[in-house]
Amino acid sequence: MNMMPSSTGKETSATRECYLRLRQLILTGAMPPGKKLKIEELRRLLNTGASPVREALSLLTSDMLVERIDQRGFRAAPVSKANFQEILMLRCSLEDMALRASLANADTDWEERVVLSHHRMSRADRNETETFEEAHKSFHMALLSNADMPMLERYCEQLYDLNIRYRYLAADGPRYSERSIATEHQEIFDAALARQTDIAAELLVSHYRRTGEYFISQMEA
Amino acid sequence: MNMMPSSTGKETSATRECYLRLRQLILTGAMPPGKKLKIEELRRLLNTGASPVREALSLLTSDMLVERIDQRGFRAAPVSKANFQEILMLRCSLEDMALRASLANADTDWEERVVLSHHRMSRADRNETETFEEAHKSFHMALLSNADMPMLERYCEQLYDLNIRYRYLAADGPRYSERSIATEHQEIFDAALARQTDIAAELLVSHYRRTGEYFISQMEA
DNA sequence: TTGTCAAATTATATCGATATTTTTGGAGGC
DNA sequence: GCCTCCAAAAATATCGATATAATTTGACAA
Repeated sequence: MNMMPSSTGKETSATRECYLRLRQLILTGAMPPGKKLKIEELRRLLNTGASPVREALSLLTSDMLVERIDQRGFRAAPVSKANFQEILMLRCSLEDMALRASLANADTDWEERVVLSHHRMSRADRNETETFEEAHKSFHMALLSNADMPMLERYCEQLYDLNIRYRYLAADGPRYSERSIATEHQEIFDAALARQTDIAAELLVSHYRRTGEYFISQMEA
Repeated sequence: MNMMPSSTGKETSATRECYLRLRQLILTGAMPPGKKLKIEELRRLLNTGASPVREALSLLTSDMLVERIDQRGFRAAPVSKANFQEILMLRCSLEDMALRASLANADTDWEERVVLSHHRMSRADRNETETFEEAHKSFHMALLSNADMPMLERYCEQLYDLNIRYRYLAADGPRYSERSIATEHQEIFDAALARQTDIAAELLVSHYRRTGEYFISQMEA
């Protein structure tokens, strides 16, 4: 019962706006790990007041993208090999769990969401990084979207974002193997639609592990 | 694991103060599920300005204790049987994981933390609810404290709190079976100190499940 | 040179006031 | 009676300014 995206543009709160923009800045590495996030600076950059900035930063701490140090402001969360490994590990466990639950509830709506997002991902231009990553995320989240466990899905999304951040940060290193990522996605997709729970879960987890191992080896260099 | 109550009193920011007090109010049920949390009201109650209240509420949304509805304020997170079951399920999975990791790293420091917290819990007066719950939480967290996975530990703590909230909410119902909770803790404790990973994990999880089942049956009535 | 301390500077946390938005409570039409 | 719509009231979101705490700077002594 809400209007269509009218020309006005001002439909969302300043806080939300800030939140989304800041988040993007951190995820993509425009705000590098450890960087001090000064209110005044961000206020200018985002063209808004101090309150929305402050609140957005508070929200980002929950996403573990920002660290708050009492009385001494905010900074972009640091990165480390250990942190990456923890993310990878948690992601594997939680997505495995979520995928299984999602498949257990599989229905037509879910199936169509998955088909659609998979199609969009395969159509997306690999070089339009942000657009592609958006589609990629949508596909993975669609797979889990039927688990009927809001908290679990939220954790998975959080972890997905944290992981993608590492991907952006490493992006200037040697182009990460084009490998057969498209193939891997296709296989997961097929197994999921065929309701082959164990196979799908196994493929998904090893998809993550393989990408992860690669990054870890990169980080050692 | 925070500072001792030094004599000065004014050692922490207003925001943090608010955060802790509000959190307690919600956990203990003083702010019942779904209750609208009006800034002005809280401002008076906590005797502070609107900004700290607002920021504290933002932080609490990350803990899933508060829901934020854009442009229409905050409310205490609702409760439901499904939500409780999800918490229980996640708790079992994640604490199992954390306990195993913690035991794998077991060392003297950790062992002493566990011994100490177990002792304090057994000494704590069962009728001083808040004090006891504090000690109880410390014991459980001490068990996991050596996993060397900050994010996992954070999730576990969050889930612990969400769970305890249900306990407070049900507290006016029939006193929940004194059962052999002390015994169960003792068994977990013994297994953990003996580094019997599988046994400890199994005991821990079934400890949670048993308490959980009880509540779920309560909720049906 | 090096270390220390205190003013000067910068940045954060917080307050009080205002602009917007949502909710409420009727008054009038169907 | 019941819905619709508008004005009044209430609450939220946001701004601008200030108090307070952290950091830097530089003068001075060891």
